[in-house]
Amino acid sequence: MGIAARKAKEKEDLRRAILDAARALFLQHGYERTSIRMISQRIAYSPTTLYLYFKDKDAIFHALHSEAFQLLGGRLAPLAHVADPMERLFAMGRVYLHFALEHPELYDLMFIMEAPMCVVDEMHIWEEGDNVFRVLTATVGEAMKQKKLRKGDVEITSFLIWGTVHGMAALHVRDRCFKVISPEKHEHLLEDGLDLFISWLKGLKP
Amino acid sequence: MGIAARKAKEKEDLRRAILDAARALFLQHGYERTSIRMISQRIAYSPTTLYLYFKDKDAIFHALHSEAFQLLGGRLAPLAHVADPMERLFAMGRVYLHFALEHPELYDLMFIMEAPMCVVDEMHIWEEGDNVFRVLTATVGEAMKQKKLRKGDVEITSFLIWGTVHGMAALHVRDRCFKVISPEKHEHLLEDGLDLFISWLKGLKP
DNA sequence: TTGACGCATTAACAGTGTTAACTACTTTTG
DNA sequence: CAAAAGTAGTTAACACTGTTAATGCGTCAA
Repeated sequence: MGIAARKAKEKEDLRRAILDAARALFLQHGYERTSIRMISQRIAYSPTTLYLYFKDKDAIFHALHSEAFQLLGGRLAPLAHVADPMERLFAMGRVYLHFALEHPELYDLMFIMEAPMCVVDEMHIWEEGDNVFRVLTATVGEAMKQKKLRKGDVEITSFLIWGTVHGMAALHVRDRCFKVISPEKHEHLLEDGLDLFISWLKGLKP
Repeated sequence: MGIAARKAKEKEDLRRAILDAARALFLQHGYERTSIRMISQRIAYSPTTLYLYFKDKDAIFHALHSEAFQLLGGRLAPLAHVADPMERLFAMGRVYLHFALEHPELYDLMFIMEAPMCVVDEMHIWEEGDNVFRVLTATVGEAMKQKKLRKGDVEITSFLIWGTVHGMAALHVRDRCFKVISPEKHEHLLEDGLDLFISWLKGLKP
């Protein structure tokens, strides 16, 4: 099986090379301006070769989208050890927002762009997003059980919290907020927004 | 001046025809899949004619984006008569979210898509967004002055509120939430999320 | 009548995602 | 061992895209 294994490895290597090239170009030029031909040129293969490894362009960016979720997941995972669910919730918010600030293009790919979701549509389930959302609902549910968060529908509460953090991140990533907010507040706008939100959650009457 | 006036009118008419065609195609097929050639064909002109009326494709979609802001502005304007600033704030949230649900493609154009902001970049100010945001800050400031909303930085508070509503709208428009939330909650998810947020704002300890 | 100007056109460029047809090369099979 | 089958990659082509340059045509002013 030595030869077959080597071949499989070579195939996997090329698949990874495609993704690496695609990611680099995507981070540099953005999705719209990253073409199949650019990717293929970077790895010195013909454009059509990419179609032997991915169904279409959307599939390539869906793969990158999944990779990015692994990255975010890796940052969220250690927070499982935070005992207090409210503190864990706040820490998750900070990690999530920090991720969006540090990797705006990846965040875009994960939560804003349409292209990767076309692939998800065919699979009929968005596993990557579902995993992250379940961590959130679990934490929210726990916080409610311990009466540290006002009781209510866990899913809707989680959706609202997710939406709040996503909203600030999305306005930033798609360049809507710095155009309407005083320049002196730009620097820590998202952190300040999140801190305010957290203080609201803390100061909620039961 | 009769002839010159007629010519000016004809020019304006064609400009409007371009925008009408672009809007119709855009609402039907989405931005990515709406081409200059499709628009020109719909109004029975050559593709290059559009460039006599708009600098490039982005400029066309920026014009539509401005139109959409007029529509939203028209729905927000009557709320100026709501005396209580908190009630006004809540009503604004409902109108805003309802707009996003009713016209998801327009909302996309206004608050998510990158294309129209390229034009804004050149003008260095996002007038349309600024107008709406100022209405929000005014209301928030008023509510704080009347001690109906917890005191704090008006701009950051407004940004957080905007971000919250936008976040839920954006997750919906870019098809992220129905993929992770139980189907039975899809129907009123955004309204329920907003209602919850409003109840939080009401139940905030001073 | 001539020249200028405005509006619209055709033709073309350089690029896009994607598919079909084809070439080597390796492996399996008769 | 030779023929057939399968694999991995290629070239060429299709039908598009946004955009620009060059050109025609009709109307106005000098």
